[in-house]
Amino acid sequence: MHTNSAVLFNENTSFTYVDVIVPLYLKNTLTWFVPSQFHNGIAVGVRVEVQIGKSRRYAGIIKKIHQDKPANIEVKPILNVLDDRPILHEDQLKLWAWISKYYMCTEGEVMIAALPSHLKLSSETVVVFNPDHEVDTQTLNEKEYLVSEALEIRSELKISEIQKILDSNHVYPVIKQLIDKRICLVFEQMNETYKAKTETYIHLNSIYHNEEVLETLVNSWSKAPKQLDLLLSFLHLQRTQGDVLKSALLKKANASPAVFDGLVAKDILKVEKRQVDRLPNLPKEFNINFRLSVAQETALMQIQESFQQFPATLLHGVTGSGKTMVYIKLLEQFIKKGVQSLFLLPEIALTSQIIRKLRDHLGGHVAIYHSKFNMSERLELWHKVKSGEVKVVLGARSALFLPFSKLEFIIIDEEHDASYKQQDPAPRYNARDAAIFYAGLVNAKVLLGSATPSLETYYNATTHKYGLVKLSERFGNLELPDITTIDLKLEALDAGQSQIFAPLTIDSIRATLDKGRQIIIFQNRRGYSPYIICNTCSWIPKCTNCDVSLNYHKSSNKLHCHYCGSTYPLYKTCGNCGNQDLLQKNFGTEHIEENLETVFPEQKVARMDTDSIKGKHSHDTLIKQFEEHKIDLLVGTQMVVKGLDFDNVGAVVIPDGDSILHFNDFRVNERAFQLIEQVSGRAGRKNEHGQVFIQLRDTNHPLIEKLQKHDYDAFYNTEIQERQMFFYPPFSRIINVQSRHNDAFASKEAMTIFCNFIRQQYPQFVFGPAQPVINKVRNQYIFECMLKFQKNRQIIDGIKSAIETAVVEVLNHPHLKRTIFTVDVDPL
DNA sequence: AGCACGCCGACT
DNA sequence: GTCGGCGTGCTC
Repeated sequence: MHTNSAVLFNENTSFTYVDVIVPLYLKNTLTWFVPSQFHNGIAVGVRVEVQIGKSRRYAGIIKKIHQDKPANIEVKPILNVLDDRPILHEDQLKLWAWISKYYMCTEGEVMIAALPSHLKLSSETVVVFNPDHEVDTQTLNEKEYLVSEALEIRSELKISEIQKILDSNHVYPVIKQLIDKRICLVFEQMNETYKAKTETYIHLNSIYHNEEVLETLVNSWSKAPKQLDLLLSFLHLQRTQGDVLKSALLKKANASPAVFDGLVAKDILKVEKRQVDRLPNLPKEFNINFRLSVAQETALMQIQESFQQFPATLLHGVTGSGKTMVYIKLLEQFIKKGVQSLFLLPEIALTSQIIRKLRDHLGGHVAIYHSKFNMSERLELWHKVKSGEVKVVLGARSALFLPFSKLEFIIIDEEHDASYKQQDPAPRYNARDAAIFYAGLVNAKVLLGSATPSLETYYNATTHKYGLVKLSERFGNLELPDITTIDLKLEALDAGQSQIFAPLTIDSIRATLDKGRQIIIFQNRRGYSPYIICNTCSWIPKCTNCDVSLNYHKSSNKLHCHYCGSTYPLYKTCGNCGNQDLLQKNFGTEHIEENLETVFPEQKVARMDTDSIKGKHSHDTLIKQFEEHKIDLLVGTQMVVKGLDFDNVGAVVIPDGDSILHFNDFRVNERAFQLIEQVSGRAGRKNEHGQVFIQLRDTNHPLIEKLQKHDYDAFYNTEIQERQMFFYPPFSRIINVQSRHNDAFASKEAMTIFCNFIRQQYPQFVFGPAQPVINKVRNQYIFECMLKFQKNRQIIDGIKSAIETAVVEVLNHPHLKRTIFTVDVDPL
């Protein structure tokens, strides 16, 4: 009787199970049981080693600890506990869960994006040569022979290496044969990839610490003069600097490692390996050596008041208003309070100027985190953030996932920037929106900053969901730049020298250069991306399905829609006024650079776009050269806009304004206004106020007037009205659904079935497919539809579950089984 | 993402 | 009749 009840007790209550997130695409979290020896070691947020499938092992994160045995499956045990304390906080896991739900991906996919890869261990199958077995080459086929040959030489191979040897992904059958023939063995190896960085320090053997003994040694030195030289340089270094680094010594003495090894072999010098930080350890001091202007001071106070009232506050500050200075003051306050802050930037690799400013003023309190960092550096920062040592993290979107212990302040600079949204691999999350959610979770304050806020943020601010603080005055009372249009319908392009600039533009450039000022030429296209415009009435041919401008393709001599792929014959006459004066616009940054070099041969011209910026530092170098006025004319794409403040730019030239005003994007005006306003802001800083020259034909475009007045509110108001006219319910959500399939017809059919299914359930909210898109990407045809609806949590949840059902519905058709759906949620 | 299983065509 | 190519589905 006792035995029975003991068994029952054990089976019912003493088994502990853990739900573990593994870095895989899994719809449901899987459960493992915890053997008794690990009971004390587990906690939510601790990594455990688990087996998944036949042999593969992963480091997963414990999400939940419970006693519920999963029904109908045999539960495997966890193999190991990898951490003695959680590597992240439960709030982080809540953020992961929210992201996976809101952006419709799995938590495993969030984990892949969130953890530095050194924390995401997985096993790799390693094939080892069996030395006890004679290879009988007779019994092997060609592939088996190749592998066994390689094994005999290398004795150990990874699966990926075998794939390379055989030039095929199908290597398992071969390995299986080799195992059967007892030529090799396999095992799973967990790869711990992080290695602490060490530096080698050198000490003198302690017996020579006695001066006399040392003197005797040096004086009685007979052979090996190089070793003596090295020893003497060592003694000198030690006396002047204290601890001596091996690398420093060898460099200073210009000696080879062999000479050094000789001294070590004689036991004169001793080697010590010391662990060091990869991250620079700057002194933790402030250097607030500036004073805020009255306007900035007021803004700062308003922000602090707003923080009492709102979870998030928008700082709408014109370019050059010195938002960064306000940020620094706020960060200083939070650092002094002893809490952590996060400073998000769209593409941090491109914004070394802000990094420099923060480092200058806040010193070692600031750490930087972005994708160009290597994984070891990221892991070290991870731990420093968790321990609370680092107070401010300046980072790109992935910095949001760092394990902050007491985060109270998040700055999202340039909040309108599209690169906050991760596009390609899931999770397709917007770091701005996720950060606002996360701030709510941990009770942190959010400051959104922009000169050209996104419409949805501005809407939230004007409807008092967020606080709103304006900084509408440039620092030092500078005026905003004058925007001058140069009407290309009146000003013929300079036919002799330049196909790109009108003589008037060239004169303006020359005048600016003569004043010793630099110039930025902004063209939003690399290479060649032409479109067509009527020289008389500035009509631009657009796709009837998609309402985006058509691109001329020389190869087919037709007009192509880059959205839906449909083609149109080349127009001979204008579809609006009937004139035959249609112009092909045809230049990108390269062309402009070349052209400027001929027009201004004495000036230094440089180009900044993704083609000309290759390495990690070439961008920095270019900016430095420009700052030091080694470059007079800088031609660039959007890249020149991002986070750059130059003091000596007299003018900005936009040679092809029409291409911006008629963007290939359905949110045409929003992007156009933002771009032109942002790029205009680069003109005129410390010096007299700047000039902007826009060459264009469509001079009556309604945005121009608003841009000239820098009137964001006017732009915003008309944009809202327009959206209502086009049935975009203002401030709703869009869900973008892509179907892809190797077969264009199947992809299209899948999308049609999908859309019909959604329409049945949500006829009132869904206006789709709004943009029938067919793209051919890597042999896969993609169709897209956009679901737009009023923002409302219940509706969003309902639509998402309808989407899931619709996807299942589509995949039930045998010929559509191989359709891949991707879903993407965004504010509109 | 791996890895197994199972269906179908090519070949002893 | 078997081998192996590849598509399909599951992983606690």
